[in-house]
Amino acid sequence: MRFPALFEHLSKLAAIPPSEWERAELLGKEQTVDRKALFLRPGDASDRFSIVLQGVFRLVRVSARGGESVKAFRAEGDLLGAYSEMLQGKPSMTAIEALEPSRVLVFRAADLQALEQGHTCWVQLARSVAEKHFLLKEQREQEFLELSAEERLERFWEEHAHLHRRIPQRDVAAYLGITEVGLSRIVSRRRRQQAAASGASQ
Amino acid sequence: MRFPALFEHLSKLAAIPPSEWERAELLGKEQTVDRKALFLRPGDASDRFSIVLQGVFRLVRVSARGGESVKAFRAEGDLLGAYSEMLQGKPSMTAIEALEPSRVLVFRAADLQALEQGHTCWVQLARSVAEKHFLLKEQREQEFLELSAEERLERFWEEHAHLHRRIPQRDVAAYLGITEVGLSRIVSRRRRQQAAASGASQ
DNA sequence: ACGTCGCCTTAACCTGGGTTAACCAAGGTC
DNA sequence: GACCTTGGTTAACCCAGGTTAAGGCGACGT
Repeated sequence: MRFPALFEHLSKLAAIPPSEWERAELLGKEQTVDRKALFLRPGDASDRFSIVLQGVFRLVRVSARGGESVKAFRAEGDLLGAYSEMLQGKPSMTAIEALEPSRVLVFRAADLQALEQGHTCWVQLARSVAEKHFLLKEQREQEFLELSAEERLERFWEEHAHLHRRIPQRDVAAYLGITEVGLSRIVSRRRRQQAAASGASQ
Repeated sequence: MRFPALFEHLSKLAAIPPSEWERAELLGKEQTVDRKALFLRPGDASDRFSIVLQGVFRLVRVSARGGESVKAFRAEGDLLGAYSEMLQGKPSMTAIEALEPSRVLVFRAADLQALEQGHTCWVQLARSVAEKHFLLKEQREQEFLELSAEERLERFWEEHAHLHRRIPQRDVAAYLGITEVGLSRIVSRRRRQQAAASGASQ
């Protein structure tokens, strides 16, 4: 088994027999991605997907007006790809950029479909992945509906504590749907309030 | 076949043999829901799901602060239920309210699981449903990230033209993440602009 | 040591939409 | 007919966050 940590990680989503995993592992090709390099760019075919072995990525959507918004971050163990475009068989509208020197394990979508024929655990995995992605997006929807930017920021760091100091603030802003300037303002406001509170209590 | 229109509707998601559909139909119980009645309330078990035969529903999430936000509307042919809570095996955190006198076809989640054992088309359907829900939520995420309330309103009516005049404006507002007052302002602003534009061109 | 590039901060000003509250029209109900 | 609701509108005021523009500062390459 080349990637036992990965096996363990995926086992949380579906019961994959080790023998199946060992077959699957062989289909993946390791690849390194330089910091700031685009692992996927808009217009590319969405016929591959990957798993992050090391590093952090951001998934960026460039809007018609030229603004960038960040759909998600991906780190060790996460799936990496233009998931929704793959589901729709469309070319990618998403750019994927490495924020650190990274390594990924690349699979061809067609290979996964072949695996699905051989063992139902892969179908179950695909379903779990779809459901998990849905739950994450729904949570995000709810945050946009109910929370202010400041509250969304707080939630973000609760959910992404493991990425602390690994993603630049401007990308966090683009993920929260606010500007770099707005985020900086919120952060410094909170800093001041915390300082005032701890000063007052002493 | 009791519900041929429904069969046709679901066939867009997965290839269901008519014989399977006829077995499934028998498991559903028809139920009427009065206008303004809660078909599901927060705290209820999420062990049933339904299909709308007639009418319109809104899925409401009541936030901690008491504010209401609308997660979705459901009309003829749509699935109706606390989907994400069902996936997580949690009781519903969502209220489902009929906006019109409505009729639904109710299934027990356990019955669907039994069907899945008998024919893989139901597994495929479950997967398609998850993927479709994901795509919708991702689109909504993107709208929150990139669009103003006014632009979201415009998109909303493009996507939901079939619900025109069937949902009250306040619910549209709660769906867009703005207040009733804010929406009214946007609507009247657009009315004025249109009037000015058409007046000028004549 | 020196520019400069990338990322962050701060300040000044502006605006979309929140909040509150008054008001209206259309149905129901007595 | 007098009176509620229920859903929508409008106005006055307020504030979070957008926009623009000007630094700050550490990490570089030379």
